[in-house]
Amino acid sequence: MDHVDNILKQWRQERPDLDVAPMATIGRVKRLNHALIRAMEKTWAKYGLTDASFDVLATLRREGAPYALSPGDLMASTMVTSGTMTHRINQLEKAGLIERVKNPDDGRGFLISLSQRGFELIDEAVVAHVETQAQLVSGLTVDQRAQLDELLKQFLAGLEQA
Amino acid sequence: MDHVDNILKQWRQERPDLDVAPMATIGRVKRLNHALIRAMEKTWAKYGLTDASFDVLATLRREGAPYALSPGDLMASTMVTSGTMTHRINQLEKAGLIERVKNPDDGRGFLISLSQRGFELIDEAVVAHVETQAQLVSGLTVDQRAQLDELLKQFLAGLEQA
DNA sequence: CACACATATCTTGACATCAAGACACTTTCG
DNA sequence: CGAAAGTGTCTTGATGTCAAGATATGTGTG
Repeated sequence: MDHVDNILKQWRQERPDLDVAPMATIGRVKRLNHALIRAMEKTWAKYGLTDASFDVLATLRREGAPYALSPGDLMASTMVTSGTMTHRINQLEKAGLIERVKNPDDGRGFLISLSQRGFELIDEAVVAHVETQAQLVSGLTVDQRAQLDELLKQFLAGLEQA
Repeated sequence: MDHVDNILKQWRQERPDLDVAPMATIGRVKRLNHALIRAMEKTWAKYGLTDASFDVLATLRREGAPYALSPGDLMASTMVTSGTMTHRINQLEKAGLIERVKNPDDGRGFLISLSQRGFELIDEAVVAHVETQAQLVSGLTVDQRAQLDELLKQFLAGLEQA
């Protein structure tokens, strides 16, 4: 009987006409996401990073050399709007972790590339990050994780196409 | 090979020393949460509500008569900080959907109660909300949903105690 | 070539959120 | 009873986000 079960119980009492079963699934995804972010933030903070800045630096780092993408590519990878990405890039540029260079192939655009400091920072931070993540999933067995991954993947596939 | 699989592939190429398997689970929870909120927002907007305002009104509504809780109780239910809750309450009060009354039993506190309009609005909005949620989980079979619920519940239980 | 349309990014303005701390009232305990 | 510690809520200041629209460059068509 966790928090979410309790919410369902309340609704069933108050509105027995409604089918609230989907609320359990969706509610737990929300709470889980919240708890995971809260936990991961502590690790990011050790490196002066946030969800937003880690996200951008990690996207550039895992891309491989030369560690550069356009703001548009970054937007697509990180699911934020253009205004948000502009803001993230401004903050990271101010911090000296990335550089903005004119895209030689398209005068409308830029390329965002990791600075030397940005590369070194993310390369170190990601090690601590994966350790934190390993800790966070440690309540599930390896089999359970595989099962969960598969279910989440299918759930997501159904949504993202629609 | 979804977006998350691709991220893992990139990391394994760039940093084969790291165990990035947990990133898949956590990353999918994040994307799933994002997609679900995006979809549910459309329904809330039809009633002039947002994630934040729906959350508060629904918490009061499912509580049952007399549809009142303290800001502290609301904070605990909704996982936000006190500043955020104060802000949410101010907005809803301005909109005439809730009322703030002095708590007769504790001079430090208040009780937040649904106004007549607030009650009617949430009682109608929640019907559309559960329909939207039913639609969102429709990509999974009933068995899969039960499995997923169980895994999410255990995952969450491991995190929230720690 | 010139005009219309498309695309990439940035700007603006409105909110939502958090952390930290302020403030008022309550409770506890000597 | 009165001081100290605890608790409930609000305030402040900094960020992050989005939607909508502005701006500049690129592309296609007649």
